[in-house]
Amino acid sequence: MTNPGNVSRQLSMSTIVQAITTYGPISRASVSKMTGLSKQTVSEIVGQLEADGWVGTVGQTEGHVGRRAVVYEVVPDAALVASVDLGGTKVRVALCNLTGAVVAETVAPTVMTGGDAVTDQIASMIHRLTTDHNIDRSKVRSIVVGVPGVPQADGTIAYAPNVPGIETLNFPETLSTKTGVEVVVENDVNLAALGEHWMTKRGDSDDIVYLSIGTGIGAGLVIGGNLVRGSTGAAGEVGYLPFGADPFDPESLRVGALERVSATLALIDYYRDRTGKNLDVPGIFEAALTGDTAAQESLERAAKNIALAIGAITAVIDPSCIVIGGSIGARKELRELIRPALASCFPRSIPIENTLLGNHAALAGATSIALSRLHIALFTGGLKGAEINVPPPELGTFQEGAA
Amino acid sequence: MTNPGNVSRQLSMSTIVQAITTYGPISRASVSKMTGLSKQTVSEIVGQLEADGWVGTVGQTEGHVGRRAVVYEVVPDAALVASVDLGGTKVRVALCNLTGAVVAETVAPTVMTGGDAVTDQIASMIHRLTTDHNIDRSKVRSIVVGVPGVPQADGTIAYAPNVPGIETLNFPETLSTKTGVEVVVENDVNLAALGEHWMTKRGDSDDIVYLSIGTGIGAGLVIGGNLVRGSTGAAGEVGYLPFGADPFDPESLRVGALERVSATLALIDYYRDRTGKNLDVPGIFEAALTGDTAAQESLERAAKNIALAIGAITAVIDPSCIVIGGSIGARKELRELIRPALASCFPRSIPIENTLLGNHAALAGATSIALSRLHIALFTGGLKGAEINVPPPELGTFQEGAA
DNA sequence: CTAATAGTTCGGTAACAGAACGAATTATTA
DNA sequence: TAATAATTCGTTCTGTTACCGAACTATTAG
Repeated sequence: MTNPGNVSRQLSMSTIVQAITTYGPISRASVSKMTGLSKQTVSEIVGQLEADGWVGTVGQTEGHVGRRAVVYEVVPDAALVASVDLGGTKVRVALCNLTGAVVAETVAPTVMTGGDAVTDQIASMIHRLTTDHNIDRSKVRSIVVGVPGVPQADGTIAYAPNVPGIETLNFPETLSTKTGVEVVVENDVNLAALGEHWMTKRGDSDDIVYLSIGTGIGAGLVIGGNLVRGSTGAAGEVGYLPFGADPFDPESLRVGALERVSATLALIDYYRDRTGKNLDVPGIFEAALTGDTAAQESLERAAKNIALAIGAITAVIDPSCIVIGGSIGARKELRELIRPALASCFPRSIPIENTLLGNHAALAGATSIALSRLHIALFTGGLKGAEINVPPPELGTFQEGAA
Repeated sequence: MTNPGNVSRQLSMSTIVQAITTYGPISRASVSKMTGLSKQTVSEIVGQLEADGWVGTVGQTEGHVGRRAVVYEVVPDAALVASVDLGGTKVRVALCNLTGAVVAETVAPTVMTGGDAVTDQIASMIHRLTTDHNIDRSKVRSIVVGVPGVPQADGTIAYAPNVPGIETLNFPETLSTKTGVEVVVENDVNLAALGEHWMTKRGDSDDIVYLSIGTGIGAGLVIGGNLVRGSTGAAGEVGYLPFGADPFDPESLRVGALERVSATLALIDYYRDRTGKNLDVPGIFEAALTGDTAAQESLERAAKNIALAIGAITAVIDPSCIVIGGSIGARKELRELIRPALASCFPRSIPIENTLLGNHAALAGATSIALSRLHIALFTGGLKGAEINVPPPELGTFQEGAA
């Protein structure tokens, strides 16, 4: 296989693959100039990559003085990865090629009959996608699954009440045996954070926080370009920030002081307490627009507490930008309430941005991890310092609405 | 010089230096087995290292079957680094050798006559140490300075009110020209965090937080073994956590809501408001011991708010352990008040530990950075993935009381 | 035809692995 | 006690891989 034995060769190959993925289509002469490797070495390695089917020629240069150069590009469909977003209500599966482009995508309601059934469902959705789109199944080399819980070292997934039966199952192993492909499991909010970071070069920042506000409130942290999971996988559990509700109230130990005043139930309960009426979250947003004071106050209280949360996060890790998503967080009205609240409780101004990927953020993050792992497996043999940075595809690829 | 041109050789050399520093004294045959490099290669590289004076023989093995092996060790004094802790009242300077051992140390009151004077002071303290201990000055290869402020990209140090005149000076460049050695500047609390992490293998954890409580309150974060500085260098500025005092009070924007109720002035002010009497912080601790309720309440209020801060930090980054230091934080009485408060406002139990290094923590952190940089410069040529992990010296080296 | 550029061929060098070998030492046996 | 076996260390030698640079061929614009 492609993977070379010699350390020196691994580094060279990694460098060349990086150059071609990032700057392709590109000629061997240009790669040589960019990387500092000799023309001879570049030709040799590109030849091998071509023979193995990873890169291919896509034409020649024209219009310049001198001999025409043959330009190479990564063969997009030389390998595929499956990105999965396993939610409490829906499962979303995408097959992506080496450039990160979505080749096929599908959604289905999550089956609720146990962990084994969920892995079955995912396996068959992947299988279905390959057959429906006439894709060679053996091209799928890696599966990354985002789950609403905390993956443990033993393969089980803790704190995942929304997907019954995955707390007692070795999830990656089970899915791996069913598909014959390596499986990696990661928290969905973490993946969303990674996805937003990967897809959108927000000022080239490597320190961003993705804040998801919906049924619950949670954050994904990207620091120095890497995901932060914490010592027990609980990094970003900002629902437990000790303010909002009284942190010393025992109920706050269970639910989380902040979560009690900022997530879905908090909005609904507050509105009912004030008016005696039951409205769902979209209903409250709508009522607030029509001048309903109770609805407005409900949103304002949430916004104020979310601003405090952002202040707390910023005081601790000082990110360059906060991206907000989730069913509540993605609402523009809420962001506009958060900004002034934040300015009056935190000294530094910090950009608050809307998610660009919407409910596809986790899928994008899964893809970025899957591609990184694939490149390591294929070209670097796990060599430290030879990691390949996969550039993101067109923004539209993962934007909401597709499928 | 030692630094080899070829990438392959750099990796091999890095591996071998790592093995000798970590497991020395060690024979070439053992290095070969451990690293997987051939005996031939190991002999060649060790020979070069010995010729250049970085490693030396320290005897032979005995008592085993077979030919005796010559064992090698890093020559501890082949190079030195200078670690500096620049505080508002004292400057502490230590010269450390390649094993991290303190070779010479000195302390002096910080000069208050401007930034240039401070760099002069540090330069002359280093010079003095070398002459007093008969050390060849050219052996000092790297200087790392901890400062009570935020180092900027342009070399100035922001937010450093306690050391006048270093906010407008290119600090590292100035000190570097005066000493002829490369200089790195880092925030002192960050260094303390790194120092505690390096010197004390706390359950092999790579995610720890050092919380300093004294004149102000600040944290240093080590995540995945690396320092987290934040996008503006303000990571760990937990004084601005939005609770304790009212975060929406404009005064909190200036001082920081948490800092207003947990640091030195907060203790003193609270006690004076309650009793009309002025006591300093040690006085308040003493009074609390003798049963003075106002003093006890002052400490309890601080402890409660510090517990909230720890809860907030844990909710965000989930460290495996919090190390507390600083003039107030190092008090055992305070820690014993914090623990129960934390248990009643945060669901997960998290170890709260006393600093093991006391006021030498920043110095230890400076040494760890300096040694890392030195190893990179000497042996790896900055090659990614070839970093050398320098094991810490004996714990006593940096413990309080020395000098 | 000339200058410029692309890509190949060839020769030389650095680095490494592995085998063979000599040296030094302990353990075992006659 | 002396010879021998077994074991380990370290060097030498040989072959392979990977790299670079120079020379060379091929192609193109002007």
